[in-house]
Amino acid sequence: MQLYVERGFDDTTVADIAAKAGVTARTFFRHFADKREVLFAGSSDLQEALVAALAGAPADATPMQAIAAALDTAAEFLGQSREHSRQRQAIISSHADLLERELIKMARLAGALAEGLRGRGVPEPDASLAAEAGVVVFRVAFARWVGPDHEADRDVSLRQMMRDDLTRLSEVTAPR
Amino acid sequence: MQLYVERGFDDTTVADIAAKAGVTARTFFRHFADKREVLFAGSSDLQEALVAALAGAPADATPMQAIAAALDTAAEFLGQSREHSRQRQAIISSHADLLERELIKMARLAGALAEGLRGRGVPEPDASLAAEAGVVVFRVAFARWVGPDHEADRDVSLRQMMRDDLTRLSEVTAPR
DNA sequence: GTCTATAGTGCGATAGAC
DNA sequence: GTCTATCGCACTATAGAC
Repeated sequence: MQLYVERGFDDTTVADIAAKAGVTARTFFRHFADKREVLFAGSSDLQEALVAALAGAPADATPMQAIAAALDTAAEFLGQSREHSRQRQAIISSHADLLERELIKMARLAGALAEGLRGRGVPEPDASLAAEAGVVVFRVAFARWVGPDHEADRDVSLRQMMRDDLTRLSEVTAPR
Repeated sequence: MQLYVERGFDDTTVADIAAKAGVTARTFFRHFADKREVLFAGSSDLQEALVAALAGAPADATPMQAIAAALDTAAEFLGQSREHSRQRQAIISSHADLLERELIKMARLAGALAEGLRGRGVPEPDASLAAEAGVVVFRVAFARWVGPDHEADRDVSLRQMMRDDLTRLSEVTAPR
């Protein structure tokens, strides 16, 4: 991440990274499937935490209440280090290849959450829709949280933003 | 697409494609930014059609009603050729790189729809949430439409599936 | 750890279209 | 005379085979 910040993603070669870590390029590829993956290695931890939170929600919770529990966990997971998140997101946003990778991580997350909901007895297509809706809320709120800080948002927590956006989503999708 | 079907994406080189088209590899790259893009060249047409449909919705339509108009257009656009869609999706689904590319196209689409909604006076974060919700419905319905045909879905149109999923989404996100 | 195919880029030359 | 499409060639870095 340090090299990506200093020189940019394109102008950092795998050889550079490997050299800095004191290994060969071949060893780098044994740890990371490709050059992009370095920035996303931690995302499976997040996914596991969210799936666990989903599973831990009360049995009588609605699908969206279970998703909300997962979102709370996400906020806990990421909410600490706003500056780190900002820096990481700045790298990702500036490069199409990295954006693609981020999107597939989100898609995997949505898939895992849908799987979790089905495990709770939620039928399709509701399980997929609720899971995807949860990821939408996550992404929209996260983008606002790491984005340019407007007066209004400066001190709002990630958790609060997610809750707000979850409510907004339910209102905006409600039939007239 | 023919070569991708016959040999698979990985075992088709750009040189193969270029040779089949009677040009050099260098020329291929002047038409397509990379090897994946061949499969997505038409997606900007779809995006334009949806944005136009959004803009053409009645001024007093709610955000989601405008999105629904765009989804109807999407169904018209893709609904004709179920077999072609199935084949294309089979290639994409079988390859992570292609899935990534598809996801970023969807993200761009969501961005364009959000922009269109803001142009209609819808404030943030509602515009982004409604646009992303629309894309979720599109993706979930489309996946069902091209997926293994269950008895129940066989003769249901893409348009109808989208409408159903839009309703399901509003119900699943509604507060208890 | 070594070796290599292939993706993708930069640049200069050329030829036809309008 | 300008614009656009192609080719040809040299080159680097990624990523995978062995």
